[in-house]
Amino acid sequence: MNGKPPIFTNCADCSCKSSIFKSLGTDELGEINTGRFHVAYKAGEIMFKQGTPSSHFVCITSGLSKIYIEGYGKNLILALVKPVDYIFGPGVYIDNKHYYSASAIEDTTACLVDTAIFKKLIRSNPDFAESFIKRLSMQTLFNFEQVISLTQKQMHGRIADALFYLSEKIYCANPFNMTISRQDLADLSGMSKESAIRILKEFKEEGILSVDGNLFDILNIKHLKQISETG
Amino acid sequence: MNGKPPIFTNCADCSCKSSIFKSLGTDELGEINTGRFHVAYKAGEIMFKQGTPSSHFVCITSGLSKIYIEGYGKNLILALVKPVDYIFGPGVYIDNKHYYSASAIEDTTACLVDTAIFKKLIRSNPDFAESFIKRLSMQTLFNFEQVISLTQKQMHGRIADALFYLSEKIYCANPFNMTISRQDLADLSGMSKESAIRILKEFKEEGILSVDGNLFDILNIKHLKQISETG
DNA sequence: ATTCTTTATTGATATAGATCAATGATTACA
DNA sequence: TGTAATCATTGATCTATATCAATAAAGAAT
Repeated sequence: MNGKPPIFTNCADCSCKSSIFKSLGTDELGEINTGRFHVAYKAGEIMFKQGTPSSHFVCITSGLSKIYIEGYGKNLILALVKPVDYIFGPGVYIDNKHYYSASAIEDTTACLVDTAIFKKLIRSNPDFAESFIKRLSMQTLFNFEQVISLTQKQMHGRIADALFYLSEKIYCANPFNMTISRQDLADLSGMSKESAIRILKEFKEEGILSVDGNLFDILNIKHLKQISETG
Repeated sequence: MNGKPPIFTNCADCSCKSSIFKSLGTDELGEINTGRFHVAYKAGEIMFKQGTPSSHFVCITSGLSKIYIEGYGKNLILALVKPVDYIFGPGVYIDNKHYYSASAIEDTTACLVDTAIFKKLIRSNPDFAESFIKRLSMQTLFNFEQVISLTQKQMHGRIADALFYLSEKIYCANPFNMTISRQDLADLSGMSKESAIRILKEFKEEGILSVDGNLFDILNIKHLKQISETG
């Protein structure tokens, strides 16, 4: 958040592009660049809504956003998306609709690219196609972990999983600056906000976690891992 | 179950191959055929175990099988697989491991094909690759529906969803012959076997469902749809 | 600063659903 | 053809978790 991210005029020169683009040559990156535009979202703003047409691939270049399914009365956060990761929903290859919504948690910038270009490159470049399939597979594995956590673990285990997700996968730090709300934490763990808060409180009381303002510190990683394992 | 399924010696001539093979030419089907073998599983037999190396694509040619994650103390059935559908797990493109187990519910026959051939064809045939990606996308959408059903609906809604899944997607009939156990129904709906049985009983009492031996009949589809909707 | 609005926290209560335990009904099987 | 083994059913009890309600804290706005 200190200093603006560098905005390059060409994907080929971009130092912060998603690793999936590694398999693309200069010409292909040029194609991507042609149909690309850069957008800035303020924290809280919706990037796209579930049910609306899905015409663009979204690459997050700064900030933090969430993708979430608007279910029966409450939301389920499928993932948080940070630089330099992209959002490319399953509807693109089915009916060009969004099957989840996305919104900015922190101020976020993103590059949008027409999905048609993306699909064309998948057809013409087998390496790119394979990278894409690998990425889809990774997401599926992540979904599996999440559904097992949500359906077979109790609240303590689910909050433990969410804290590790935040620390290891999103903020990539241990004392980390928590930028998502308690409601988001709850939506990530499939429980009510109040329950999430209570679990955090217990973790604090047991010395597993310290919370100082927005600074979260997992003090006893081993114990928290165990809570994650034992449900 | 009456009469054996026709077993052809060549994929090109096979009348019961998965629709994904439509985009393959005779030569390509020949390649598939070369590395293919046909296996029969008895009801209850495990086809492959979560955690073991995943070397083959599995196409179900007769019978019914389930794919399920062995979680913390209980199983979650991700899907039932019937002819002519295939099993190709997300581990194939990641680390060649199975991330779920599969077992035969009814006596089941299947064609196995080395995943290397499959991956090669995905690289060489863009239509095939696209069909494959579409199929992955469909599975992802199905996962989304399932996770929302499991995490945001109460038991009645989840059993309703499972009954519609069985009737509409698996047995493709309304009075249908139930070949999965109550435990499987429970594992499909993320609840205990006892709870699943109790919900069935309530549905019977309310005239929504009739159960005569193994014959299930959804008597009031509209009402059951409503139960599915209202959680 | 002061008010307004959102977000976080805590407590009390209600309940969906699991678990345990017992029994009945099928199916395998020797 | 009876005995074991599995599967289905029902009831009683317990608990994890949601919901409701009230308050506190933290930002945002004027």
